[in-house]
Amino acid sequence: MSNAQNPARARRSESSRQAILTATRALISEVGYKTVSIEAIAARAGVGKQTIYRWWPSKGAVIFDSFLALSADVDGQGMALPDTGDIESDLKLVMRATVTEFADPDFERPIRALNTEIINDPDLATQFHEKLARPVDEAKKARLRSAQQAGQLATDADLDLVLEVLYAPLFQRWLHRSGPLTAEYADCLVDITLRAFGP
Amino acid sequence: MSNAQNPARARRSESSRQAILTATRALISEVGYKTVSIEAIAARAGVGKQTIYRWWPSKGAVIFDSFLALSADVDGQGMALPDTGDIESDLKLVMRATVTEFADPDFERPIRALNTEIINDPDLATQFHEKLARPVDEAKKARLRSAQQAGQLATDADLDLVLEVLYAPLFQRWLHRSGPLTAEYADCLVDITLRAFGP
Amino acid sequence: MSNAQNPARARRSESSRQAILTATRALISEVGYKTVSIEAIAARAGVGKQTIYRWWPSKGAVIFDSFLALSADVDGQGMALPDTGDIESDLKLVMRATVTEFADPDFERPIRALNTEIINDPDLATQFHEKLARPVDEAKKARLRSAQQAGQLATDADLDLVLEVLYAPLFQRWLHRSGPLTAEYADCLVDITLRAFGP
Amino acid sequence: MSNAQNPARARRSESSRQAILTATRALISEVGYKTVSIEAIAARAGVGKQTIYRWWPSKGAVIFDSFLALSADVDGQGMALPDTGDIESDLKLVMRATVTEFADPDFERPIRALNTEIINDPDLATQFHEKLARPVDEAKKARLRSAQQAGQLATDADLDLVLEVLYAPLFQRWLHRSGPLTAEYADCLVDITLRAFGP
DNA sequence: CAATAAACGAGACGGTACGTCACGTCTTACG
DNA sequence: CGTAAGACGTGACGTACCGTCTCGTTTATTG
Repeated sequence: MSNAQNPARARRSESSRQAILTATRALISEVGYKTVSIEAIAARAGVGKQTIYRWWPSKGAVIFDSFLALSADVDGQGMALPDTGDIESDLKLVMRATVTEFADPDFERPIRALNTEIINDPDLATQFHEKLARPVDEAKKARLRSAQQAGQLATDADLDLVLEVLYAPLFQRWLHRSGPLTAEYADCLVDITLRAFGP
Repeated sequence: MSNAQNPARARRSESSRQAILTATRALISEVGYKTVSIEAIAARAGVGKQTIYRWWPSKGAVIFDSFLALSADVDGQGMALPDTGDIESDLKLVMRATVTEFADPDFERPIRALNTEIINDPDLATQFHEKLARPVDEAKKARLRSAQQAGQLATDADLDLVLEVLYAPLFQRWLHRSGPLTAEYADCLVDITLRAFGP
Repeated sequence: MSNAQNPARARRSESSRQAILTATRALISEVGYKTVSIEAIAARAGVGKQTIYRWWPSKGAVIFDSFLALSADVDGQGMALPDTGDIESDLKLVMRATVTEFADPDFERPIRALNTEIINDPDLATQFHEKLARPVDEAKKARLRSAQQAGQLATDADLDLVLEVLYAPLFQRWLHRSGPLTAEYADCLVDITLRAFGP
Repeated sequence: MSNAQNPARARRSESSRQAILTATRALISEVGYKTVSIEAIAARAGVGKQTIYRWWPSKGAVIFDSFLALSADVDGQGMALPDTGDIESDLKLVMRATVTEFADPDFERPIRALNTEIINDPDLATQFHEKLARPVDEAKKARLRSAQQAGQLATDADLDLVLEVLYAPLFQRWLHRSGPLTAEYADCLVDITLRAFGP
């Protein structure tokens, strides 16, 4: 944990790292993914380009890390889903929140940028799942497991599959802008999923 | 339709257009989305850069059109799905074929390139749905409608939603490389969908 | 002579070429050789860097051409040396003028820059002799030949050697700052040379 | 001489100093002047960059010192020229040796590097004359003085000027690659000089 | 059936950003 | 405290493409 144990990395400037990640997030929000350049990030962060190239292998990795840093702040706190005992209303609450989140324009550009990188870089996709998606999915699966024990969900249901059926249609609609994202749509997906995986 | 009716475009060189679209597909297959440049397309097609800029508004539009041209060949023929009378086995056949298609490495790079463009360009997304996705979806919905009439599917089922539940999980897995794409998975999605939307 | 005969070069922008050479001369005078960068030249000339790299192989070549362009203006006019019939006074006049020229601070930096490039680049050295030094040397040798016919110089004197004995000491003093450059020194070199190569 | 007399420098690592000067000479011989970098010298010498910056004000100073260190080895021994009593044959011997030396490719790059630095840095030029050129010139002038006493050279000849007439043409030819350096040329320069400064 | 005007190939142009290299300064850990 | 190591902010390097802009040269009607 101490620097003495990891001397090779002791030299890395934490303040530069933070400045880079912050500048990256700011630029993505302001100008969108395609226009963000390493030069602009370095200039905004008050940092040499080499400092970016030294520690990140690609622009995608910087963008990814800038998200990771954000979620790391949240990570510590429990991210458990609400559990009122009624899986249907709990899921609808969560799904409606997700719909709202996707509708936020400040959310739009960064997440599209992140997806653009992930789609074209298998390594980033792996990192994405391990570091960003998994913790959230585990919280969701915990709630689903509780529903199974309550007899509201088939005990043999593959919970990963349940999450896919629940979220993938929403994600696809958002990504391809192929339909409206409404509270009704969120409810509908919950209903469908519970019918499919009900006891 | 005739040149006389559209004299402004009368001079456009069809051979250059074909050469550009062919070169685009070839380059995407060879070097992937990120490395494809307008200059490379022009050079490969034996065409001046200006000829590309004259007729397409963006690189994404060229990429999109290069796909459109491919599917246009197929369009004429009916793309009706098989109809043996058994919706479950018919859908499983189709879904397994889709899984196979997604697993083809030659298919990989072009479709990721196309998705990259669509994600970041609403206009292209609209075009994508109208010209590429809709015809295919209509064929699928025709088969689902036949299943409804045969009492194998709820009569009030929203067929667009059925397609989303059926395909979105598969699409998301492929796009994010978040899980294996197998025949079992295809079957499983059909089973889930039929349970959710069964009569 | 017409563009039709030399179509490959017809496209080169003469205005850009002039702007680059002018900017180069200005920058060398202002900041000295070591600080001149291609980027600065391009910026000052209002030109893309590629336009420089397209037409010149090295920074040295640009610097060299910026001098060549200057002397080209002068080239047309005859550059014959004075010929009063008295080789001694004529040479002293010319040598004193050379000493004065070398003492001009505006002359200092550009010529040192030019020499720096020539020393380290054989190609440039060749170009230097063919395009810049030779015409001047020929004019000087013409005057020396006239002196030979007048019986003021040995008829078998190697005129190239005469020029070297006359000018090389001066050049070396200036280049290495190894001694004062005065009118007396100029006169002295003429005296020595005439004694060495006299009849 | 002892550390006690110069305590401020007592800590300076002599082994690092030698390693730096040796590495500098090696690099100049290998890659030429333009490509030699402080970083490369430090890496080759196994030395921190700061150690170079601490003790030398510029790259030119390092290069200069790397030559100085070489000649210092030779300095101690007398560097008197041969004196057979015949100035002509003695000078021809020395000049032919100089021509041979200049023709040595191992000699080429270092001396061009040294001259490049000297041309553009008056301080280095001064150091060059005081520490490197003067001792050699004094040895040569001693031989010339002996010739004066022997009546082979004008008693009022300015010996610095004699050296310039003798060596500057050779130096200029080499520096500008403006002509062949041959034994005949060496002899010729001696003949000219003796005619110019003969009694 | 020329003339003529557009689209064409070619590629130079002013730019932006790339990823690399070296600069000279600064910080850390060691001896 | 001098040192080896090397990260840092800075800035130039030379390259790749961008999108615009001429250049002649097809090419395909239209007066």
